[in-house]
Amino acid sequence: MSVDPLGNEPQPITLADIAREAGTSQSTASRALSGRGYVARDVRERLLETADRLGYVPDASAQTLKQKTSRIVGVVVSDLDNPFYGGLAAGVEQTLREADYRMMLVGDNSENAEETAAVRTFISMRTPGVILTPVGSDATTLLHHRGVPVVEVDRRIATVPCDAVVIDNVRGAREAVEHLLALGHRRIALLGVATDWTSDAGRVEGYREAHATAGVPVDESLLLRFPFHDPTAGRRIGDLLDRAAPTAIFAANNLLAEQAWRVLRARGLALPADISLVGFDDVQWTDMVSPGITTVAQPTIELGRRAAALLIRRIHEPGSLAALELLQPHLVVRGSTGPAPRP
Amino acid sequence: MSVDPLGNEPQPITLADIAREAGTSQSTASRALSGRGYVARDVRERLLETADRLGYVPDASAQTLKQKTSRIVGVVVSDLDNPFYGGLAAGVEQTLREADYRMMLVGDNSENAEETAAVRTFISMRTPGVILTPVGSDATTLLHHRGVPVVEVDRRIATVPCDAVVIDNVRGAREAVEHLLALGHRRIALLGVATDWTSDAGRVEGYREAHATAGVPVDESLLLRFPFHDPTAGRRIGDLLDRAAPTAIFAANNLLAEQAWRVLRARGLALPADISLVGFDDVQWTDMVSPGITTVAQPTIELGRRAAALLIRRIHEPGSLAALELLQPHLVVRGSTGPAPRP
DNA sequence: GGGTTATGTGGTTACGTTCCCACAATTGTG
DNA sequence: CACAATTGTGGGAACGTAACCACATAACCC
Repeated sequence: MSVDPLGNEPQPITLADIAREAGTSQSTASRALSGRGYVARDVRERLLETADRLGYVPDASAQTLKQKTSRIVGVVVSDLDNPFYGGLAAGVEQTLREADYRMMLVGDNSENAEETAAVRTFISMRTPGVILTPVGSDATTLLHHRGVPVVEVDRRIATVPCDAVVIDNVRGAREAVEHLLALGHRRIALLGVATDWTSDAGRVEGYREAHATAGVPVDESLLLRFPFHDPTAGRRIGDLLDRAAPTAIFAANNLLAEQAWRVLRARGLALPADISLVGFDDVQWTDMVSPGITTVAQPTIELGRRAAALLIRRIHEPGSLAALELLQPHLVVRGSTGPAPRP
Repeated sequence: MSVDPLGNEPQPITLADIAREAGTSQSTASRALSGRGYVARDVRERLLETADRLGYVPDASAQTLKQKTSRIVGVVVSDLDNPFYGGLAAGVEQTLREADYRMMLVGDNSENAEETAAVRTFISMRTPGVILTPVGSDATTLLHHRGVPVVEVDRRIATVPCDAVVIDNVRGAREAVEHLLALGHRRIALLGVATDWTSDAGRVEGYREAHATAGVPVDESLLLRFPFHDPTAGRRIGDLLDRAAPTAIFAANNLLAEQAWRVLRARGLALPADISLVGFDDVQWTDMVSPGITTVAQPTIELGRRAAALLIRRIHEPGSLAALELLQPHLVVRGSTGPAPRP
C-alpha cells in the first residue's frame, strides 16, 4: 500500500470530492454510486473508478439523516454468554446480511431497564426494525408507538400487536414429561423461571397437560421457580430433593439443567438409576456428559433466521397482520432418563 | 399510555419542536439537553420537562454527522456461536456501557472478506474505535489509515502499530506441555490452527519450548494444523492416532479439544489410562465430562474488559505509544491427564 | 464609573447525503 | 414539423444537530 507516508488523513473524502475529481456534478455522482436514476454508462464507470481510487466510503449518518432510516437492525438478547442466544444471533445475522442489512447486537442481562435503554438507542439510530427476546413489554410498546417494526423471538410478551417467532413450548414440555410418565415416574420436579415469559409459562403448561392426560395429579410442591440468574439455585434444588423426593427432574432451560446436573453429581446420585433428568435446549454438553442428557432440542439458529426473515418482510410491507411463527422442538432421548426406581 | 389512538406518529419530534414548545431558541434547547454551555436553571428544567413530556429522542445520525464521530464502538469476533467469543463480547459491552458507549457486534466467520466488510461499515458509521479478533491485517490497516483507533484482542496480526490485549499463549502452552512431559509423556500430539494467528503461533512455540527445556526432541509428524472450521477434523485426528501413536494430545483451542475428545470417546479410549488430553480455554463442558479435562484457562471476560478500557483510553488520548497488555492464563489440572502408559 | 468577567441567549452555518425539480439534447410519432 | 417521450445532467433545498459568534444583562473590581 503506497499511501501518505505521514499517515494523516484528516478529512474523509466526500461525494463532492469525487464529483469534482471526475468533472461531474454532485447529483450525478450520487446517482452513479447509489445506483438510482439516470447516468450515462461511461460517466458512471468513470465515477465508480474514481470513488474506488480515492477510497470513498459513504457517510452512513448523512444517508440516514436524509433518508430517515438506516440499514442497521437492532437485536437485543438476554445474555450474550448463553450459547442459546449466541446461536440465535448467528442465525439472525446470517439472514440479515443476505438482505444487505447489518445487525447491531446488544445484551440486556434480562434487565428491563437495559432493554429499554437499548431500544432507545435503536430509535435514535433510526433503525428500520428490531428483533428481541423480550424481558418486558415496555420496549416493544415504545417501538410500536414510534412505528418501528418489531419481532419478538423465543418469547411473547408484547401487549401491542407485533410479529413473533417462538417454538411450541407446550408441546416440547408435554413430550418431555410424557416420556417421563411413560417410564413410570409419578413425582416429577419442574424447574422453571419466575417471570411472565411465555416460553416458561408454556413449559409449565405442557407439564400440567401431560399430567392431566395421564391422570396423574400434580403435586405443587414439586414446582420450583427461579429468577433468571439465581446464585442460590443449587441450594434450592438440593432442598427440593430433600423435601419433595422427586424421581425425575424436568429443567425448563439449559442453565437450570446444568445446575440440576451439578447438584445430582455432587450428591453422587446416579442417572438414571437413582433419578432421571430432562433438559430444555440441546446445548453442547448434553451429549458429552455420561450418561447423555435427554433434552428438548430447539432449532436455535433457525429461530434466528426466521425472525430476521419475518422482520425484513415486515419492513418491506408494513401493512399486513401480525404473524406468529411456531417452530417445532423435538425430544432427544439419551441416557439420563430411565424407569422410575421402585421404592 | 394515552397517545394518538390511530397510532400514527408520522414525524418524530425534533429539537425545534421542543424549543418552540418551551418558548426558547433551538440553541438554548440544544445546550440544555446536551449539557454543554450556559443555560439558566429554570429554563433548563422547563426544557428537560417538555423534552420528556413529548418523548424526545435525539437523532443519532444528525449528531454523528455534525460531530464527525459516533458513540458506537465496532466489535468484530470470529464466531458468535463460540462461547469464548461470547464471553469476550460480554466483557467488552459491560465496560463500554459504563463509559456511555454502545457496542455494535458483528461476526465474520473467520473470513477476511467479511471482516473487511464489517470494518467498512464501521468507517461509514464514523465509529470512534474498533475492537477485533483479527483474521487478517487488511481491516486494521484500513482503520489505521483512516485514523480510527483499533484494539486487537486474543491475537496480534496488525502490520501497523496498534494496541492489543492478548494472553500469554507461549506460557500457557508451555505449562500444559510441561505438565504432560512431567507425567512421562514423550509423544505429545499438537492440534493447532493453520493460520498466521499469533495466538496459535504462540501455542506452538510454547509446545516447542517445553520440549527443548526438557531435552525431548519434537517429532514433527505429531503436529497437525487445521483450518478454522474443518469438517474433516475428526477423521484427520483419527489418522494421527493411527499414524503417530501419541500418548497425549494437546489441543490448542476449545473446538479442537472437543473434536479430539469425541474421537477418543468414539474409539473407546480411556482417559487418562490409554491417552491424556489437554485443552485450551476453560469452557463449560470441560468440568462436566468425566474425567474432567485438564485445560489452560483464560480470563475471557477480563480480556474483553481490558480491550474496551484500552480502546476508551486511546480514544481520549490518541497520542501515546501502542500498548500491549498480556494477561496470564493458568493451567487447571483435571482427570484427563495422567502418567504415560508403559508400552 | 469604566472596564472586565460571569451568566445567558439566539442567529446562523455547516456536516454529507438524497431527491425533487428544471432543463438539454436526442429520438420517436402523428 | 410540432410535440411527446426518452435519456441525461446539474442546481439547490432539505434532513436534525452542534457550535461558533455576536450580543445582552448583571455583577464585580480597582
